[in-house]
Amino acid sequence: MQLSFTEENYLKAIYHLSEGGNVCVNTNSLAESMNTSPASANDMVKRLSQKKLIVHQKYKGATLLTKGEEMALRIIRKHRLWEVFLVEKLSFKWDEVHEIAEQLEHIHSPLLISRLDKFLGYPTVDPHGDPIPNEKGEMKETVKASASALAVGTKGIIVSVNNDDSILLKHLDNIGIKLGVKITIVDRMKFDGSVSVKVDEQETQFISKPIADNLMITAIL
Amino acid sequence: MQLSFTEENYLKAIYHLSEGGNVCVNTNSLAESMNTSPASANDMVKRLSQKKLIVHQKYKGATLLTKGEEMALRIIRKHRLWEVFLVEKLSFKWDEVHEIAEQLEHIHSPLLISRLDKFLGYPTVDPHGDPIPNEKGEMKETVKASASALAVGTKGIIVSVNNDDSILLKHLDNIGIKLGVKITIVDRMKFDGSVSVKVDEQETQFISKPIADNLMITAIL
DNA sequence: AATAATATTTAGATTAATCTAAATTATTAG
DNA sequence: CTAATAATTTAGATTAATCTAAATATTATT
Repeated sequence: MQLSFTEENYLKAIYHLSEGGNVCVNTNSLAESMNTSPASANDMVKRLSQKKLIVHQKYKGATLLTKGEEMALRIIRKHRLWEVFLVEKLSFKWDEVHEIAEQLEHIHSPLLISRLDKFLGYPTVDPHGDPIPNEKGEMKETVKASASALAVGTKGIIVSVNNDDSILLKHLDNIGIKLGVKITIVDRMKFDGSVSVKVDEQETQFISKPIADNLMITAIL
Repeated sequence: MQLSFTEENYLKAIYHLSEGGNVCVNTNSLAESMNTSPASANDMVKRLSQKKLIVHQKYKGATLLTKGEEMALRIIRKHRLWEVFLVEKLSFKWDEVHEIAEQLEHIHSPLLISRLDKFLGYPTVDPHGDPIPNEKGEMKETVKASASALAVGTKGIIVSVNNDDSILLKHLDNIGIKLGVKITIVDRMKFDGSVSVKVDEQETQFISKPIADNLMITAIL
């Protein structure tokens, strides 16, 4: 079944909105997330129900059916693989890729995606640390937490710094810690909670507890 | 101005149809080339006229205006760059890339295209030997001719073999001559019109006149 | 439990892109 | 130069995706 761009985008939105455990996605949040009116969202929910991709209980909300979830995951897979391509091959920055990937994710060609996957070396996470579903739709679990909260040995990607002190940001930058960089928690000192982290698979850096508290990482489990 | 996929495709079709020197593209050929009805083509011609991308003389045909030609060339540039990407980076065959490039050519992002161009090493021709317009819309001229007709020193790409004799095709395959392969005319013997060609920038091969007559090459001038 | 507030759905309209069938204009053959 | 043929255009309808405004259902509050 060939879906339109809009249908694909709605499916993806329903998937993301139900990730937080809410099996049922209500019309209003769907409309908000799609930047459109509740009436339009409702129209689309009807269409997707007719196509048996979701079930819709009136005045309750929408839930993905197996087929709908499969399609959503396929789109997410494409989105994230293209993001890896943009960052690793075309030297885009971590934060410049989303809009372009939003377009690229709608290209239809299974062969293209499997070739791209191979070309990129079968990555398992995108530049934001989000996991990439494999061809079957399976993906690794990830957790977003501060460097203070993650166990020694955990690998992940820096996704935000909960602070805008320019001296702190400059310091982090100096030791190679920027958004999108790969990191491993190497050790944690019981005495003061400071951590050593391996940055970008290269140098090891020491980070104090107050700084680690502000360093948010998407960890790959 | 943001055009729809359909508008972009019509512009491209008008460009290609007027390449043969016909400044005016008639509605029927346009409809045929777009696999649609003359009525639909007529509707679109009206729309594109309103947008000042073409001029339309009733019962005569459509002609690209400067802005329309610019846009057509930008789409063709994207199409051909993506084709190079698919063949050179994702190991697609020469003849498998068109449909995917038809989709990729509509991705909007000037930065993406300039980065892709750089990543591919600023190619000047696509895998079919067709020239790639540069950012300003300028492109090298090419000519399609048989290996017998091209001057010594000419470089180009094999685009067809005007014969389906399986023994001939097998022979060509054995000496590395396949669709999409780069070739240079190295020498031509006056005695019998046979030519030596450098195949894929590597081995030099000898080809008799009857065979050379059937070997069609897109030559880059 | 009644009512106010909120969320959801329906109704009716709009725009882009398409279609078929009919009408109109050009071209060409006698 | 007219009539037949072919090409082009118009008219009117259709479908997908959207909108606004009005109607309806659910939930939360007193």
